[in-house]
Amino acid sequence: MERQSLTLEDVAREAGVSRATVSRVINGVRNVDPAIRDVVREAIERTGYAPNRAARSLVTRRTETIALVISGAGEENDDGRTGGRDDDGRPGDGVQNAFAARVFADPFFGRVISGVVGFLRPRSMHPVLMVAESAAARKQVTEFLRQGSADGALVVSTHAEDPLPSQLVAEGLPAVCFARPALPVPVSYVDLAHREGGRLAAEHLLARGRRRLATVTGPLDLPAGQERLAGFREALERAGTAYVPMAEGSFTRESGAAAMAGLLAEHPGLDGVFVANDLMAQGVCELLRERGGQVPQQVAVVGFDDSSVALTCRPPLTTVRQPVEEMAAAMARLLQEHVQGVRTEPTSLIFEPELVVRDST
Amino acid sequence: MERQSLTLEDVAREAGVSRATVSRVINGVRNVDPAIRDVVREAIERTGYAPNRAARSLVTRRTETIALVISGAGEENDDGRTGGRDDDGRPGDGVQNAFAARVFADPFFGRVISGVVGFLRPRSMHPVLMVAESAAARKQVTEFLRQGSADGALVVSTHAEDPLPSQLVAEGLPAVCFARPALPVPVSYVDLAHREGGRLAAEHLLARGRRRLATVTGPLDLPAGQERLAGFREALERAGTAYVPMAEGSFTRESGAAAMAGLLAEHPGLDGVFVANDLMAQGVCELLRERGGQVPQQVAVVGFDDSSVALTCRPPLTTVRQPVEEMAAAMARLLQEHVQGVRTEPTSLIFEPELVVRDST
DNA sequence: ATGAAAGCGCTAACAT
DNA sequence: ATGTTAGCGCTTTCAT
Repeated sequence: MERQSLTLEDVAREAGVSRATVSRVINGVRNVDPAIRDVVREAIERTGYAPNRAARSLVTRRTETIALVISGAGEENDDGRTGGRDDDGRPGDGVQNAFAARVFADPFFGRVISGVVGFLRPRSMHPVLMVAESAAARKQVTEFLRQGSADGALVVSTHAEDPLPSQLVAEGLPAVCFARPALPVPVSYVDLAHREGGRLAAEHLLARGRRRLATVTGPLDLPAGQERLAGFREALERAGTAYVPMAEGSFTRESGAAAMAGLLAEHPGLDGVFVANDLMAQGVCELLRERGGQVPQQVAVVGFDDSSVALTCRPPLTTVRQPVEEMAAAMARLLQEHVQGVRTEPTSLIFEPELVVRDST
Repeated sequence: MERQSLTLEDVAREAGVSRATVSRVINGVRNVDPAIRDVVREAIERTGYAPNRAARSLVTRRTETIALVISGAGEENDDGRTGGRDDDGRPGDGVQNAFAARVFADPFFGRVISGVVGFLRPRSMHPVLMVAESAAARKQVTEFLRQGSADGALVVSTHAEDPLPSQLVAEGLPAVCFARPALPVPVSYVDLAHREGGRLAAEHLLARGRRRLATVTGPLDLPAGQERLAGFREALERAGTAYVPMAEGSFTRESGAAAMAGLLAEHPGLDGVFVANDLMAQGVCELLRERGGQVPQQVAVVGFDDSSVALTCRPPLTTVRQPVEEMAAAMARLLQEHVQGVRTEPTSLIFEPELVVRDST
């Protein structure tokens, strides 16, 4: 119970040196006599000293903290249900957040977090998790950064119209996005060569001898949705196929099943589908099985992402892998470089997709 | 680009008052003349002032930040794969974290985050996400708190032997756990009446006319695993059934399928199973379908949690609902009370489970 | 009700 | 190479 009463002063006295010397040892500044350094280290060890972050931040103007923002577009609606049973009978607080719940149901975000943590943790840094789906929530994000609570923001948008990136840029706050913003903004981002991914899917289906192809696209207001489709189409076009039936989905399992149902209604003879993410591909597979169809014998299915559901899915999905963890780590690194001033210009880092062949083709 | 150059002093000058008065206005301290208050508010608005968090924390000794720790037991192994392709050719950093990836594949954590954020956000607070599966990572957590980087920790353990709760208590750091620690520790926690949940499952299966029952349990070193089983057994015992076939799983889909395979080998005539979480129940359902079994016609399946997979599962799962979001919010509230000193004694908050009937029974 | 002034614990000139 | 010292921007007595 020796809570935070210890200061540099205490350690300095213990080691018989000045505050400045102890500070130098802690921050690994050279120009410290090795002997003295060891004495100081031992004093730190003995006293169990831990430097006060607030005091340090106050002078360095750095927090060594970054915000990881899961950002949506629009509606002011927080959808906070009232919490039910509280032990002490008080009414519950905004106990829940529909947006957050929805978002974290997608395995994609787990991978983002995993990648970000993978980069940050070896540097003794940790992300502050923020959910920003309303104007008020976005305000909280900019406020948070303006207060110097974090050095910068990692932004993962779920909608095309997300105004957060441009707001951050306008305030001069360091930010890096996962995926190129739909609206042009002078901001750094990491992204995938989505078009190339679509091409890989098309070529694989063709190589498997499938000729009656269709595609379930992602939201077409998102660059990722557009590009995956464009790459798929281009490759087919080059192979002589001018027209490809398509149906738009919203990256959810249900939307995938619905889109597929629509495609089948008009094109019952399909023998191959490219689905723009694994979650929708799962819905497609389930729909096909429910209707007695065989995957891949009757219809071959190619997903996108190589998320955890690609393995969960029956059959396991052939899919276009997006190296989300690496991309997320790179995003964190880019932000750190911006914060440190090593990098100043908005930079794009594009990763290459990779075809992973499993049992659905 | 007017980065954080603004201080209280500037606003005070602008409003023609002293720093102290502006501070009072910002912190809502009474004893401020309404007229002056408005003048100050306007000055703040006009200048776009944002108080510096570090400076405030330094004097208040509060950060208004809490850590949300996903904690595992043991191994020192971080399993960090080297990141591949970095644009500038540098080798990648610890880009990935197998533990984090595994953990976030479970929809449970998304619900925890959703609940925590639901409580924190209306208070303009945000959780720092920490992953602690190794001794080094646990050290980072205590260090983080000892530095005053956060006021306390919310701990979600994934293993029985997790030493983190007792370490935090030993350091006198405020902490609240999700679920009672397997090792007795004087710490506050929220939990579910797991035994009651097991009872609900048993009674439901009996009410459905099932008599040849079995159960796939969770890890039996976890209180949750033990209690769910105990409740299930007790209810059957009270109904006259002395023996219940069981197989232990580890809360993953695969382990559920494997456990079920074992049970079927020895008891081919089973007509009902209680599975200790939804993820395993999904595995059970898949196994049954692959073997041509009908759910629920042939075997009725009851899951636990009511996580998102309960709906994803074919058929949708009858399950025992655990109000994770509410529990997580309550956990955050408990921590805040401890931090503020309103609550001092270790407190337990037990939530009641609820049966959700869907198509698997 | 308001202002003056004393720190919170640290880093970074600057001086030695 | 080490010590001295001046703040970082805020809250909070203590006067008034």
